[in-house]
Amino acid sequence: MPAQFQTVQPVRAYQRVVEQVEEAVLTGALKPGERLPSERELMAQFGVSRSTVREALRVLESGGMVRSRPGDPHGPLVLPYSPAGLEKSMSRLAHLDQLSLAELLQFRMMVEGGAYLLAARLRTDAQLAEMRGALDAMERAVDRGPTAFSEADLAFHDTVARMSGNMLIIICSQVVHGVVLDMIAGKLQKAPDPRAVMAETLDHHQQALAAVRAGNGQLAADLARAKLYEYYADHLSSEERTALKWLVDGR
Amino acid sequence: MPAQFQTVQPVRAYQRVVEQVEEAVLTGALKPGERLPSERELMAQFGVSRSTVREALRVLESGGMVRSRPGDPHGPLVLPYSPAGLEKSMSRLAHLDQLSLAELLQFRMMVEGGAYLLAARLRTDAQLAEMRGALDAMERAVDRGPTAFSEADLAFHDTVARMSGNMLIIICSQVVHGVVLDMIAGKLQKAPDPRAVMAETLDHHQQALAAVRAGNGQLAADLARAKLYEYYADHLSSEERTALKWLVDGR
DNA sequence: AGTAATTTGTACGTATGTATC
DNA sequence: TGATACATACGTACAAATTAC
Repeated sequence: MPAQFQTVQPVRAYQRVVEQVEEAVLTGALKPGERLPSERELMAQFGVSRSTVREALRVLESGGMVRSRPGDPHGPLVLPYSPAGLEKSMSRLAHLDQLSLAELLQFRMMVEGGAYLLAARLRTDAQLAEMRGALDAMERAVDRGPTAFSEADLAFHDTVARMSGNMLIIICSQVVHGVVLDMIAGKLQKAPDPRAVMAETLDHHQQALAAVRAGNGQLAADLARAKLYEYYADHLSSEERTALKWLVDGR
Repeated sequence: MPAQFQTVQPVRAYQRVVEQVEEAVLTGALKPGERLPSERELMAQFGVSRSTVREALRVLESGGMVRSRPGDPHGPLVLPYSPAGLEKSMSRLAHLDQLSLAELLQFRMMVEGGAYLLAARLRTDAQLAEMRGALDAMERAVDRGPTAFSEADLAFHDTVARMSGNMLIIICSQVVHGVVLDMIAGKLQKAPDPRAVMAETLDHHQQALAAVRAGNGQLAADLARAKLYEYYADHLSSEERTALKWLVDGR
């Protein structure tokens, strides 16, 4: 085996501190709710200066792994895992990478389709009741305007995503839905008849709920994709529309 | 409208610096390849101490947004987007047992299915040739062992993902594939007959390529899901197997 | 090629507000 | 309430690294 050397970049002191703490959390040596030593003690344990310790703590803090408060004698708190980091990464991707609305909708079709497919199998009475409740909330929101309706709609889809039992679907659903709303912001209010649009959406969601209740995930997924297409098709170029239709028909 | 106050937590100085730089990058005011002012200039512009500037830079650096080198008179470099952060978040999720292999495979079925569906429509001769090339590379890798074969397999799937023309699919495909490999690292070498497994995988990929060439994305997607199921079913509990099968059949 | 200037990496000290006991 | 320990933020200093002349 030939020597296959790789380029190395200098490892900063703060990075080694971060790595050690991350390792401890990942291996379970440090559990959520437990405390890190105080900054002064950390500088002794790691043999680095206060600045280095603080830079490491800031990185861990921004990553959602610990939280340190001024004056807290117990030291930085180890936080339970939160998907906030994942969400932020995905939002950045969506905003940065010249992601087109068509790409987002394609992805959302895949995610929502999968969510319905799983939700229709895993459904419990409590979850169906939650869907029903979300639907009722949407109905009540019709009179409070498109913004409130949009929020209620998002809650409905979040419920379905959670019913799938798949963390990745839950997170992607939240993120993608949010980004799509960002991209379309304002364009929906310009609809000639907002109430008609909302009524139609409501009707579609009722059909989807019925399909999930009946255990027909395939139908619910098909409905969701078709609805997404007709709802957003106006905002797409003809090429984008064609590509999106492939996913609707092709499943 | 009643006063609806919310709890607020103190915003650290470094956070405001981070936010402003992130905003500049997100809005395109600061493009990859450009430079941030030096630390000393940043402390003047933001009106904070050098420690604060450095803490902010460390956070941005750990997020993969900038890179600063000692002695560089041009200041920190703004980096292009990289999915490294996404991958790290997802890996963490997986390692902390918040994410099961079954969830990852469900997600991968959705992503790969969508990729094939789109690839079969958008296919160009050059892309089909690239798939063919990736397949040939896999064939050559059979003799170099499971690790080399696995790498070639990853390249094949990456090609399909890129053919979809959807950045989200490309990134998710890379990330999820990588995490799955991490989770079952080593378990595949223990197969009684590695060559048989590789041959079977090769055969399946050839079928998928034929389906894409024929423009039958539905068939390619079905093949991919079925293959994923039989390939990883052994590593799942019976409940997880059942849930995974729902996605295979349901589509 | 070598030197000087600038920048980052790290360390240390200090003042101030804060949370806990 | 007071005492103590803590985090926050600022400032200074010096070594190491890089670039530019």
